[in-house]
Amino acid sequence: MTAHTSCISCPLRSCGAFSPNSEAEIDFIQQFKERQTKIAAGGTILSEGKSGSELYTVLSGWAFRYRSLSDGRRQIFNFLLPGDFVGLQDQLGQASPHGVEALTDTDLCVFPIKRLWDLYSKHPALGFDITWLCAHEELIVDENLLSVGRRSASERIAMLLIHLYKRAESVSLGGSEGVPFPLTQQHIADALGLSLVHTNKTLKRLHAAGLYTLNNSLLKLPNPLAMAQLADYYALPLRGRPLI
Amino acid sequence: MTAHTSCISCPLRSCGAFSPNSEAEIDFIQQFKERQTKIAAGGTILSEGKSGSELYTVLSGWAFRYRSLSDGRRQIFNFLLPGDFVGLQDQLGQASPHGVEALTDTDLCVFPIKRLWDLYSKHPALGFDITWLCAHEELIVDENLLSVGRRSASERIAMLLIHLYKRAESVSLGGSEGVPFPLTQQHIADALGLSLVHTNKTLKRLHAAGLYTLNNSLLKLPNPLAMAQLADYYALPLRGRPLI
DNA sequence: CGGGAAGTTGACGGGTCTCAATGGCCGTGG
DNA sequence: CCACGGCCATTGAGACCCGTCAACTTCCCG
Repeated sequence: MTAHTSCISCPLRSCGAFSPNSEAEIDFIQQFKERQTKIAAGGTILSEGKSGSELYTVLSGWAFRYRSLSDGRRQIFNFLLPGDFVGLQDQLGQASPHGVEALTDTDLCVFPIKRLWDLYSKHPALGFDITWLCAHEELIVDENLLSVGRRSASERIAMLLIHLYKRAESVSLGGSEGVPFPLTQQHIADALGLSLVHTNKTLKRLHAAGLYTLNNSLLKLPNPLAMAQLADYYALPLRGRPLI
Repeated sequence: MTAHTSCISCPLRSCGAFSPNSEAEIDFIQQFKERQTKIAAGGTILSEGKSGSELYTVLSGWAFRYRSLSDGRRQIFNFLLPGDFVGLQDQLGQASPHGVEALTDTDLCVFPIKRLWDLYSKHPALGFDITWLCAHEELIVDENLLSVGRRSASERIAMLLIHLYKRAESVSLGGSEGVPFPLTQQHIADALGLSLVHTNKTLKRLHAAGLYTLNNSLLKLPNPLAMAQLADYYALPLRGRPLI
């Protein structure tokens, strides 16, 4: 990844997962983009409780969005993959209600929130896209809430593995060896409302049942059907989504 | 409530919870509004799995947004109060991933989704407002996910009671007798990922501790501080939000 | 007076949590 | 080169929160 990727030749646009934009729109996005930055694995992209004045699109790498209770219990709301957009929630109040942390080394496109209005007035279609992204993010959080509220531990893990597998695959992270899977068991536990120990034991059982393999941080699902059945999963039609 | 309320004299606009709009914007909203409808308590506003082509603003009454697993387990994502907006998630796919059901008799403003593009192109500020509403809804779902994932049963219930109390209060539903509270214990259980029986027993304990009273479906919180402490609650600054 | 929905209660079992200890891997520094 | 520490994964034991089952009551409404 170069220090500065130009939007018109953004590698994400050619992977097939995103809907196309007009040249004028891409030009606008290019000048909307303030800069590009790298965050090392484990680094903070957004602090809980701090005010943010920027929006981010993940260009490469993984991150996650979370929030903690005052005694330290942590809940991960969602994981961010290339093409995902984050930061909208922060214009609502002074302080960002959630934190965002890099899971791997991450490249981000940075947009100044104060010029968001420009985008809406000059390119309503892009404004529409941002709403779409926001609604899509909510859909994923809904899905996670359903898991945490109503699925058993093994169902939750099955759901998470399928879902992340599909998302990683859709942005061309997949290979014959599987898709990259940079989460630790602690991340899985925090995303699913489980304890670390119970997560470990449940993972062990799923592995013994041949439902997944994980080698060199590469995830494979040898029996997708059994997995989907366990999770009560049905895919939403994942057609092209906007990219800002 | 008359059969058709005009937007310019919408009773919600005068309750202080919503940010003002220009006359031109309100005119547009008025003609964007296709019709107004009443749904009886328990009635379906949006079916799970059916495609929706409409957007709704709750004019009066309560509703809730939920989704079920194929074996019937149900998770409530959020409750809808007057001024809340719903339906955005449905343009994403053919089928609505969630259902919406009326909790009380409910009046709805109905907007045709196919004219949403008009809104974005002619009144970008309203498009911006819709994004805001979407981000706000996501914030609430995040908060619920944090509860369900990381709070104990009594903490969850405390959180829900405080949150709904504040929301009802903010749209002037409050009186000296408390705010209306139309949920059954089953709804509370489904929103918090708990069983009905455990919800009942936990509610009993909170009641015995003097943390809430419920008479004639009117909720009162005699000791808000203790409640907030139990829930690890801190209010987000609830300033004016948009109203479509 | 009957019936259904909502709330209440006790007994019991199990899924999940906590505590505690161990082993593997890896980068760092002596 | 090896010792050390830190992060991550693993495993066992025991406790407890919460779920399930099954009754019963209360209330409302026809």
